[in-house]
Amino acid sequence: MLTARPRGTTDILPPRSEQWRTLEERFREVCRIWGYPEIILPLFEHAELFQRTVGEATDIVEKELYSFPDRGGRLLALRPEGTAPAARAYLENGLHKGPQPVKLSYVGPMFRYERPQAGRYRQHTQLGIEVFGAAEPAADAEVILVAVEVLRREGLEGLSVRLNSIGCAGCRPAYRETLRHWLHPLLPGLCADCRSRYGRNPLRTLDCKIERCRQALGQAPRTLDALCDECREHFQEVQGRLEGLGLPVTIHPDLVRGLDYYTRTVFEVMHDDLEPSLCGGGRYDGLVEVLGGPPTPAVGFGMGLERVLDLAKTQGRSTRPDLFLAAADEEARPRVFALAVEARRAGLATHFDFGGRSLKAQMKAASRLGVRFSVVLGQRELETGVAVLKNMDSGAESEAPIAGLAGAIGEQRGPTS
RNA sequence: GUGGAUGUAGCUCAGUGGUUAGAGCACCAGGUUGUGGCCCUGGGGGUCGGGGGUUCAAAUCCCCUCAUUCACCCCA
Repeated sequence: MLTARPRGTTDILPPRSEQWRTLEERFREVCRIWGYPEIILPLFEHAELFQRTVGEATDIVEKELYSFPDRGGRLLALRPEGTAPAARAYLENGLHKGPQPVKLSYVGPMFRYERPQAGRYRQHTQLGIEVFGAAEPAADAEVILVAVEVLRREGLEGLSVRLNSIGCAGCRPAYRETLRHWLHPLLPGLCADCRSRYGRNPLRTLDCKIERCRQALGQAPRTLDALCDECREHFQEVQGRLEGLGLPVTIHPDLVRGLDYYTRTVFEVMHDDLEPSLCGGGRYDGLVEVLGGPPTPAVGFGMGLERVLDLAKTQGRSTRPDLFLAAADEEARPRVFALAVEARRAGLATHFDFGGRSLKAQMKAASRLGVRFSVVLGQRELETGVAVLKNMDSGAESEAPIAGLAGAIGEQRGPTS
């Protein structure tokens, strides 16, 4: 099929494309104010980057990675997420040797070979930020606040933040073993997925959605109870900072995430009307080191632009055009063309008919386009040099010299919003 | 990867074995002499997702396939 887009991709048509750009602009504005300049990263990377950081045994790498050998024999992958590439760029460009922390934002498409459904695509767009070189809880809190700020600017209500800590390289291995021992006798009663998770990633059994498993795991040891002193303090401080600002946060002891690089803080921002999260993130203190850099604490989030757009009621910038120039006869068409060019150069969003349509049809087109003003040009106007400017909303007409049309419209239109 | 639902005009859908497949909206043109929105008239537009099968006859029944969609998994 020549006229079918690949599965899981979408075409963004106007006016949705306008909303899309508006959302991007607002995100960039928030990033500017909060101090997260943009980094522009490649859409593909060495596949190994994701295998080593996101994790070999995660779904994202194991079954969702778009990977391919290029003509030079390099094994590449379309990026499935933004954090690993950002960390790679941070190291590769020596940002770790400059002043810390380094705060960055990014916007762009991510690719995952998943089965599409509501709010889930094979190509989706993430708005994300990262802080490198900051171990303090204030950094975690700021990152979460930025996420909420972006969503609030979109006019979203019914937001909630889920927060948890999954411990660090020091305390997590012990917890993992504790959990595994605890799980062992229950295995026969758990679902097939959980039985396989037991071996690969026992933490994931905690957020199984199957009721039987939920009940069986209700009394499971919690990551929060197994945190080392440092992790517990860190977590309490993050929580305290957020609550100190009046941001309601729900502790979800069963929130674990499907990317291996997370440590300590993990969080998701949810909306009442959408099942999947709008935004997910957390701390990843070991990631830069895995890539061969110095131990570097870091924290960040990724936000699903399409998901936000599905919920946002905000409109795109008004695209209402200013002027339609209509030709009353064939002789006037070249003049209409020239005047349209002139009006556009003067900053007026201007439309005209390329040719062939009757005056009536042109007026109809003008009306449909939603222009504010129309002007008809024919032999009469060309001779007198005076045309009638019509307000398409009120129907009111006024005379204006053709030479000064742009100015006359500028006055009547008022300041551009 | 698992399970369910659905694919007919640009859009929303009707048509479930029988002539040239329909409606509303949208689109184009006209309703005389230079003016939009309402109304009226006319017109263009469909490989009935694709392929195979059953039948005298298939949009309609069967199989396969592709796609969409919902849930699960996972995630943004």
